[in-house]
Amino acid sequence: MTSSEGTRGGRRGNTRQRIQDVALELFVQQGYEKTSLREIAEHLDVTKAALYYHFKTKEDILIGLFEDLARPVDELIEWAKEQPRTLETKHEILRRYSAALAGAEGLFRFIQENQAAVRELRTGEDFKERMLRLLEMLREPDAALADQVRCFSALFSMHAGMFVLRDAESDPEEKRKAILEVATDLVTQANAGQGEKG
Amino acid sequence: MTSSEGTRGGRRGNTRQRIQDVALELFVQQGYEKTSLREIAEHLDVTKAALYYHFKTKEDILIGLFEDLARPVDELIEWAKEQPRTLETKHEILRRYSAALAGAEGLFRFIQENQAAVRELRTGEDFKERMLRLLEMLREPDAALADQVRCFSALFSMHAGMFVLRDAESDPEEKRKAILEVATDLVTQANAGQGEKG
Amino acid sequence: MTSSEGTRGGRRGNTRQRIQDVALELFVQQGYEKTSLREIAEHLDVTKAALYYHFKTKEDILIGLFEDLARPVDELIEWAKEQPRTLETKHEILRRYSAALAGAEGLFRFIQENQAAVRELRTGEDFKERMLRLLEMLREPDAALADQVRCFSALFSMHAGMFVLRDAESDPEEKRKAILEVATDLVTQANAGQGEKG
Amino acid sequence: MTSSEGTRGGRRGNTRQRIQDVALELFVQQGYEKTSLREIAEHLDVTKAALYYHFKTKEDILIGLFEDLARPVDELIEWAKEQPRTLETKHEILRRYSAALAGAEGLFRFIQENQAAVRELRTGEDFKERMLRLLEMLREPDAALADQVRCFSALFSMHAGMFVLRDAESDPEEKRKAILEVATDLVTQANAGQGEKG
DNA sequence: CATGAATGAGGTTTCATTCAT
DNA sequence: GATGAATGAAACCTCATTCAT
Repeated sequence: MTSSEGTRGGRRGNTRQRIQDVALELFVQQGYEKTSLREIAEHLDVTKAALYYHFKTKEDILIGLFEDLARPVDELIEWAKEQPRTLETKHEILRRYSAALAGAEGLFRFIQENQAAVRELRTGEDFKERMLRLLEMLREPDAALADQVRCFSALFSMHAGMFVLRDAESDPEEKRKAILEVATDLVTQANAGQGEKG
Repeated sequence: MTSSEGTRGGRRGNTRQRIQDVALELFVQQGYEKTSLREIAEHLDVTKAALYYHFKTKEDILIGLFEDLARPVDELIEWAKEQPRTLETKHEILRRYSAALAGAEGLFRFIQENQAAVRELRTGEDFKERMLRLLEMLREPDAALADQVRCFSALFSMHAGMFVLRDAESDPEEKRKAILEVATDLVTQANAGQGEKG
Repeated sequence: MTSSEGTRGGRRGNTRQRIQDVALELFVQQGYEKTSLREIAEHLDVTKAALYYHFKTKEDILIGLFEDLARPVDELIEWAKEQPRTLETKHEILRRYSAALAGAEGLFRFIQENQAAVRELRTGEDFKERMLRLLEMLREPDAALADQVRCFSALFSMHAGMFVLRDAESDPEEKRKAILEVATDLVTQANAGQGEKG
Repeated sequence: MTSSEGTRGGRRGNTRQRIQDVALELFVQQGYEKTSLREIAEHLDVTKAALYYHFKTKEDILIGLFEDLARPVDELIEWAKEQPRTLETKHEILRRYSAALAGAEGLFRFIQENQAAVRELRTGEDFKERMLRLLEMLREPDAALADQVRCFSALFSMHAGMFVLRDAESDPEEKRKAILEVATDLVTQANAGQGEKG
């Protein structure tokens, strides 16, 4: 598909995407604030001005990245809204969320590590809201506080787990499964606890 | 009150402390990179140059903050090294760590949210290492992967929990207890799981 | 209506005209330097590149505007050159100039308010020269200095008057007449003064 | 007074003033927008950053210039408010205003030629208001429209006169007197006209 | 203990302009 | 007759840092 390159650099039409890719890479490596547009441009072998043709501001590049991520999560939320509020549904939410995360590890890591930068973005807020919507779907509002923590912990560990266990022995897919298992456990316990306290 | 100088060690002047306080506040609010020395100086109603009397560089301010935090954690590690490697010891580690966190919430939040900035600090590395040392003390090296995740999750949730549940109903002290409870649970399970797999 | 092309001179397309209209509007509102081609293009809902099809440079747009204005004034000068140098002729010059100004208020206001930008344009120089030619026709070279000032003042007030009295009560046409009256008075006095000194 | 130079450039303490001087010079020559801070800095043999130590923004330099000018005019207004509203007072206002203008020719010329840039400044508005206050003091509110124009014309010609007659033969002081004479005449006529129309 | 003045490097952004299609 | 993509130059501004006083 993108194989008709070779003639000359093979730009055209995909520059926007290339900018996003490089930007994400650098943002993850060095943080948003520490990454300058000059750097991004140099990596792409274009001028800074070219970036501004595709994105109105530096922040806009970030927003673009967020939007790409938002979609799968939105779809997950949409799907979840139509399901019965059973434990099995909750497990499926975790499974699907885990899959979504696997596909956008970089961005998630970036969000995790650059919350200070992300916080003041409108899109950052949107993202946080989505997160809370997901949390709503896992936890029971009148559960014990510890059970609330369990649900939150399940979600949060899925974010963090991927890159903190980075240097662990096993391969990524096994790691992902282990994390999902723990998260599922936590939610299960939270739901069981429900009966005890309610 | 400020006359007990001369003995040296006694907080000579208090500007240094005030700088750290204001800096931490701003670093937490806006992130490290986004906070300029000008801002810090203005908040303190001194000139930028005055900051340089007390700290050699901007990074030095950060390092100062870290050091204040490192001490309690170092003490905890020191203490733990001398304890038997029992489940009860692990629980006590969590208890003490939870207490330490409560006393330095701001700084922990800062670290959590500015990992990108912190990563390239020597001190940042030190801090991360300490974290791993703690993790070593909770987990059993040959446990199942999921159990490793549980231990990591316990530790990590303690960091994150404080400010993500920020707007939750209950008061901070109750929240802290709930988080500690979940963490303890996780470590307990991890240790039990041990038998099943090892 | 737009079919009378081919004869040439007949407004070929009307984009060129639209560009000039929008450009003048923005130049007047914000000044020449502060108005970017991007803005002009956006107001017209075309791309910047389209502007370059019609005008070779930004300055060319300005030159185009000037030319449209130059014609009536040139005609006035041409006409005046053939008239006897009487007071009545001078009055008629003022009358005609006042009429010309009424038809190009925007552009005149622009020139008045952007002299700094206009000064270094070749066309700007041309325009200033025209102004001086007009002044030559009103004043007598050996008149008293005060009378020279009167003639200059007459001309200048006509320029400025239109938009400085903008918020005055009366309607534009009455205002124009009042300004013309004062200008005529000034020139009359200048010519009477002639006898006293010459 | 500033003669202790010779040792080494002789800056210190007067940089702020020097910035304003150079800035005004360049603003007058090339216009506000066309004058870059780089240029100003180069003329002063300092870095751009030095400008920013003394003025928070480019606009601030302009505002500084305006303030220096505002004072004399404010004093004039203050003085005029306490005088009886006679023709003689009006003449004295013109005399004093003429003197004030002579002392700040550059700035006035700048304002005249950069209205587009000045318009959006808060300080620009202030200045315009002062002008109107002065106009109020010269004209009678119920006079004929032509007489209003005369008063405005008197004021306005004083602004413009100085530099438009620049290349006229006579020396500046004589020019100033001639302009003042015409302005005085115009105001006198405006006040006489008063009786005829009412 | 602290300030006032300045610097050098670099940041984001905007602009007029070009050119292949 | 117009667009999409890009460029080179330069704009304004901010930052961490230094140093004489």
